[in-house]
Amino acid sequence: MAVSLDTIISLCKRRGFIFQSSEIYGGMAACYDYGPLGVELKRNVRDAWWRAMVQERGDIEGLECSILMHPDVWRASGHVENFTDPLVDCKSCRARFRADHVEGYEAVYTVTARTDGGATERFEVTLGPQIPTKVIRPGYRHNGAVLEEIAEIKFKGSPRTCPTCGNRELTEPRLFNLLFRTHVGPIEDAASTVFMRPETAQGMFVNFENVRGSMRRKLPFGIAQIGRSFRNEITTKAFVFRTLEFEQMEMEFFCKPGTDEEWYRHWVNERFNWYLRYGIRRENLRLRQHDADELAHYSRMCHDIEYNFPMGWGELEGVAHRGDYDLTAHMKQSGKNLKFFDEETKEAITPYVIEPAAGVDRTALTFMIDAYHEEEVRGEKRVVLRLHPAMAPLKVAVLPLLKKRGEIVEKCQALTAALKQRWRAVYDDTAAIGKLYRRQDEVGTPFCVTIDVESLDDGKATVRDRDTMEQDRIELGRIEDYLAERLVLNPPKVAEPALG
RNA sequence: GCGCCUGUAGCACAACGGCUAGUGCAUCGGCCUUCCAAGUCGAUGAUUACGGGUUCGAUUCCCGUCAGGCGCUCCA
Repeated sequence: MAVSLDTIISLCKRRGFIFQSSEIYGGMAACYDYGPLGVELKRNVRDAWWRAMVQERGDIEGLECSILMHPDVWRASGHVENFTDPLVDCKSCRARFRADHVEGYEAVYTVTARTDGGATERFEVTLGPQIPTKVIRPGYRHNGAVLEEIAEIKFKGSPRTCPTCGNRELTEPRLFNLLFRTHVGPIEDAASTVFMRPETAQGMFVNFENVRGSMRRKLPFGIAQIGRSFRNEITTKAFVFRTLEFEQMEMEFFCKPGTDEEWYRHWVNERFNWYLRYGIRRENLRLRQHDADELAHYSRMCHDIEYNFPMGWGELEGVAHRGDYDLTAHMKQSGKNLKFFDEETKEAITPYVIEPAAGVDRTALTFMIDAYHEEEVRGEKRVVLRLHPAMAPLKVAVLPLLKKRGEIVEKCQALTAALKQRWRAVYDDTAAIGKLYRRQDEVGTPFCVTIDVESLDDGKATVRDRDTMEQDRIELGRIEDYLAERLVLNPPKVAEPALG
């Protein structure tokens, strides 16, 4: 039986993985804090991703960009212009739907645009039932001026009948822009407005030339980044699954047109297998291809890697074919040349981009959920997180069987100190041995080492396995080697073809 | 954003409009025990989410806010 989200939320709070943000002030919606064990788990997720994407390969460089960037970055990317289709609400039946779904839809869009001279001008565009964001989209031009933002939308005429209840009480269409805005400098005027990045991807596009040049790269190569992004979501949901502030692991892989489809397949498979490699159960993963109408404005093709969450299938990671959309857009906006000159064919190429983009928070949550097990041991419930050792916040706990015997405690602390040089290790003597084991099980610690009275004579300790609860007597001097063999922090790659 | 439901100790829950808001687990300490949440004694911990109202009296009824869950809607 699948674990409920409530159970996970309770465990997360009780054992220091995840807390509600600003809890003593009543909480901050859709924001969460990671506690002592949560930060370890997150760090493990990032490390495993970085290892697979950067360290183990030779064709990807790392990068860390600032969160605040020049506002033109987001004009070029299309994020300022708008992010969603205009929506209307029915005041009568409370339904919400896309404006262009209203019978006889026609609306006047007030748009701001910038001329080549840098001046901003406003003008109006009237559109019928075609999807407005497919027409007024990044790069849209009017009398030589380039679209900056849709400032306002108003229905034209009066045919605004609700398709659900038939009443005529619809609100004006509203755009929901997902960009958080803030200001540079103490004065909040329009000129100082900057945006909190909604994705880390753009930082890699605008640094394409910097990375290529400084690292003397030729196509194909990739740029990888892990960092926080911010989206002012209309609806947030399901614990850390969708939050306003979240952490992304993204990689932009630049390749020659013509090789793009092969790379696309490569990355879909590679990323799907990454989850298997760290122990996510195959039956809880699936691949789903986006239909044409759900593709983002920049995307030609997209596969989601989905996980079977307690609340249903949800996206863990998207692998998108972004074509040359982004580099082209930045060339237009910045006036800089971002093409790659191919010495063989003597031609300038605008690379195609394949982008695997994953969420750190969702991935961490997934590891918790997938690892959660309840079982009965001697008539008592045992909760155990069967986390992959690479993901476990703590790798080993050292426990004295008798805390009253000074020699035992001493040996335990010496062993803990030695193990800490290599792994995240803890010492605990605040309960009876059975309880100490259960505590470690609940947070997924793979091994416990127990020193008892006999250890003082034979120099051996008991190593206990989290999953099987089996015990081995091991000489104290050999414990580090014993654990090193079993704490496989860099498991072998999996090669299951998920996509043809 | 809308609708429904919920909010009491770290967690899970109880308390008819009426006594000092209880119980289990957890946590901390003592005794005992010493390899799988044992026993026992004790302790800490709650302006009942926050703010207002009705009432002699509110955890309980009403309103607002905040937060969470579920369902719509939406989802680069």
